[in-house]
This record gives sequence, C-alpha cells and structure tokens, in this order.
Amino acid sequence: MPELPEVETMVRQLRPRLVGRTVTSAAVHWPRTVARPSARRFREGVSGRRIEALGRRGKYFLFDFDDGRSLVGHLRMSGRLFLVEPGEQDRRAEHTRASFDLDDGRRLVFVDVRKFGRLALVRRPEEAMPALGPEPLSPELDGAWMATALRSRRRMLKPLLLDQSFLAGLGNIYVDESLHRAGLHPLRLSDRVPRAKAEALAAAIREVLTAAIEADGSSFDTFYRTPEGQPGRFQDTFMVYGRHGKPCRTCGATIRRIVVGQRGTHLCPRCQSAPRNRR
DNA sequence: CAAGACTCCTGACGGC
DNA sequence: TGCCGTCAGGAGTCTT
Repeated sequence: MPELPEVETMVRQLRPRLVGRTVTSAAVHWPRTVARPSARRFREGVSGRRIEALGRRGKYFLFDFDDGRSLVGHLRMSGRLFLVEPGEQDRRAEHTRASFDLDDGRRLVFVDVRKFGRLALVRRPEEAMPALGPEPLSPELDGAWMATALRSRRRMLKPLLLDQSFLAGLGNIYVDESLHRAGLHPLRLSDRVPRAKAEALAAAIREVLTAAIEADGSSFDTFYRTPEGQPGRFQDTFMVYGRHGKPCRTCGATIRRIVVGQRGTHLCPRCQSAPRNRR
C-alpha cells in the first residue's frame, strides 16, 4: 500500500510537471473523496489557482496554491494520482474520484478503487492532518531519539511504529521490513528494547525507506504504479513481507506470519527472537 | 494509556 | 461456470 516511499516517489515525479501549472477546472465524481470543505466549494476553490509547490508530510501529499491555500491528500489503500495527456483516454475513468484540468491541456486524475483516499482544501495544512510524529528521514531521527522515544512508552513495537503520531510515514510493509532488519520482534514492548537495538532500529528504518525510494517504491499487487505508470521495484527485495513459508534471506529459517492489531505481520523467528514481555 | 473490535470499500481468491 | 465467504489494509472511532 502507499506508504512514505510511494508518496515520495509520486510527489517527485509529479512536481516538475505540476509546479507553475494552473487548475482551470475541477470535477468530483465521488463526493466523499473530498473531506473538506464541501465538494462544490472544493471544486470552486481550486479552479483558477496556480500550483506553487508540491510536498509530502508522512503519507500525506500537499499542493500549495497561489492564494495561500493547500490541497492536502491521502492515498490510503488504493489511491493514486496520474497525469492524463491531452487527447489521451482516461483508462481508469471508472475509478476516477476527482479530476483537475490544467492550463497545459493535461488532466490530473485522482484514481481510487477502494474509495478510502481523501482530499481537502484548507488554509493551513495542519487543519487537514492529525498531529504527526517526526519524519523518519529527518536528521533528528537518530538512535538517541529512538531510544528515548521507545522508553517513553510501553507498547508493542509493531502497532507503535504504525502509529503516525509516533513516527509519520511507515505502514505495514516497511514496519515489518525495518523490524526484521533491526532484529527486533514485532511483539516486543518498546520500553524493553536495549539501547543498541533502538539505535539499530533507527538505522534500519532509514536504510529501508531510502532503498525503497531509490527503487521507486513497492508494487506487490495490481494497485500501485508511479505517476509515470511504472511499477516500483522494492518488492523484489522484501526480506519478510509476504514471504511467510519461504526461507529467510538472512538465516534460512522459515518466515512466519502472525496477526498483531488486526495487521498481517511477517517475521523471521530466528533473526527476531520472541520477547519475554509478560508484564 | 494500551489494545482490540469495528467500519469504510472493492477486487482477488479459495472452495465447492 | 459461477456464486459466496473471506481477506487485505490506513486510520478514525468506540469499547474494554
């Protein structure tokens, strides 16, 4: 699913083609896609506005307009942004939830099969985003930060790393990959992670996300494609995600799949030794 | 404060 | 062949 690397890839590919463009008109085909304001005011609000910058915060993407307002969006499970060339058929019209005509003749379309994705037009981006934790790739996210942050809570690592108010941008795939790389079991309690392991986790997250971005993200199912229409390549290097029953690429033990917090969770029982939390 | 259940959605897939 | 139940998952909300 789209996580930080996929959103970052999308923003990077769209940025050179969208900055400086003006939205001439917009349409909303599935009203619930627009979180705020109303679909009508959203349409009217973006029309005539020039895009000055594209950004990302966690898994959110942001368009800054020339009137100071911002379009804040989230892809959730199956959302994607594409550019449709002039005269080109929108092959995904069936699942297009919103579209934006641009002054260069292109059309930006928000496609979202499962309808979980959301768009908002706001004065300040914070109005459309909950309180988010730090960016995993920012300099402050070092071993010291992780050690302190883990100690300040008492939660299982898997749900904690999925919590966007703790750290912004990780989803199911990259949490599993990061925990495996750090040699940490997803059920381990955060305040029982040794200092050295906390540092290893900070490094693992940075390395996994960086490598994923370099590979244009992950495309393990039929959904995710970059705006250029290409699949990502990081799925080819998954160590645990979706590999249950297969041998660990590090030690050869059989990868297991368990459920934690209603989420499929993949781990190597040898590389990630089971915790003895028990209160 | 932590964690589990439930919800929103649709397509894919296994079973019969 | 085709119908049906189940699953997947980001994140908000409610309950335990």
